[in-house]
Amino acid sequence: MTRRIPESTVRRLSHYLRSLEGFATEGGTVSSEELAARGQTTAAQVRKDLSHFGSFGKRGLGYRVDELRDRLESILGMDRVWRLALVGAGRIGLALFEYPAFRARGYESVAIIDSDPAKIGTVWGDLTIRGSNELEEVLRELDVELIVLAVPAEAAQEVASRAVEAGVKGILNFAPIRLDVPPRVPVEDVNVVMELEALSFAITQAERDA
Amino acid sequence: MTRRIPESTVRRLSHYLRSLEGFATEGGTVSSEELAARGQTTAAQVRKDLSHFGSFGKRGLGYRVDELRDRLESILGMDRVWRLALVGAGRIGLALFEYPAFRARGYESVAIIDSDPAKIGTVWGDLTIRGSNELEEVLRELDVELIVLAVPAEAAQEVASRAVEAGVKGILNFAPIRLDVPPRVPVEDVNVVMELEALSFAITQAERDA
DNA sequence: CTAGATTTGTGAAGCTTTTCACAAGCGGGT
DNA sequence: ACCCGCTTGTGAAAAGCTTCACAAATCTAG
Repeated sequence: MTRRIPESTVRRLSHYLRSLEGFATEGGTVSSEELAARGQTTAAQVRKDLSHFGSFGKRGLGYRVDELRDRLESILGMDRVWRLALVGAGRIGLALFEYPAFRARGYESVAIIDSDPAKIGTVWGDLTIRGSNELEEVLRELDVELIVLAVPAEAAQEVASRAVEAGVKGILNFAPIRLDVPPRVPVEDVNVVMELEALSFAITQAERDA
Repeated sequence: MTRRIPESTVRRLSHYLRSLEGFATEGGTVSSEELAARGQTTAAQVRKDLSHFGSFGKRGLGYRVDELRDRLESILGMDRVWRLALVGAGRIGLALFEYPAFRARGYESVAIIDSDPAKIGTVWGDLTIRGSNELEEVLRELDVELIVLAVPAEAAQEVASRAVEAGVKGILNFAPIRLDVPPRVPVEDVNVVMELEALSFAITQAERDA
């Protein structure tokens, strides 16, 4: 039933879900028009995005808020808990680990791993930092499906490869390199410097045109 | 000379620049093929991307590494210093503030602003946290061009609007909402939860197909 | 100076995503 | 029961991005 779905559609689905949370109404409905307004897109786009997954609106009325939310959660795979491990216990790792939205959305941190002997054995929240020599063992033992990779660029590829070998299914990568992993393992990159560069490009470009 | 440049091209330019740093050679050259290999793209794509900005390769030879680097830096607006302010001194803000790659790439933090009275006046590195009531004043005084917005979602829109009013030219937004600002002000969103959702979608989708 | 081996720059083709536009379906009012 | 206003779902058109393929340019060797 589902052909290949554009990356951009997936991003928008997340947005729609976020927007729906603003409509806490029982039994209320929402139109593609309203959803578009809150998501900086168009009504046609909203309908096309949703139509990839079946048709769950009512003509003349719109979408039932609670039903649409359930459906989106199921589509995005958020109707279950994902066990994740944080690899790299630096500043970024710490900030992410303490970010409450993770757990709230079904992403449960079950392990923290670092290579620094000074950090191994210390406790963060309810987790004790494990050494990276134990990486595979920890990932397998705890059935980790996702890792948040927040290690220096030099170490990232090796950690990624070992994690995939240990059965990890997806990687959220903060290291500023392109990881080489089998195509079955999705990788999402978060690269703040690149985002800043996109900003300075846009501004410079606008100034040049002026 | 420059028509509209695809967002995806800009991202790749950043990658090329990052790759070039690996080729620290004086006077060396690099072909589109080599650059493509390091960037998970194709040689044709590399050439097309660069051709948007003129032609600075030599046929039969490739691109001069140092020249290409200079050119990319200039295109991306990295041949100068960008003054940025951090608004929101929470975990994420702290992690970013201490991230050395920022300064190394020409992004200089010149102010930190927060609304928490307990934080105002405390010192981070060489900066004293200012109160958000002083936002406009601080941004103007220090000629801030970019802000890193790391405040709770509820506060983000108001801060963004005030910052734009105070002359900010671009926003790196960590708050999980779409900001409504004038089109001349570029906004880049960093939304970790959305990236995780893209991962769980991809995995769920693959499992469904199987 | 010529031949051969490379590699760029770029129209054109191919593919993907977005936008358009409208028939079909639903609900409320009379 | 029927009409009217509204909103979805969706082919088809338009726009946008990537890949192809090849002429033109450059270098090396003889």
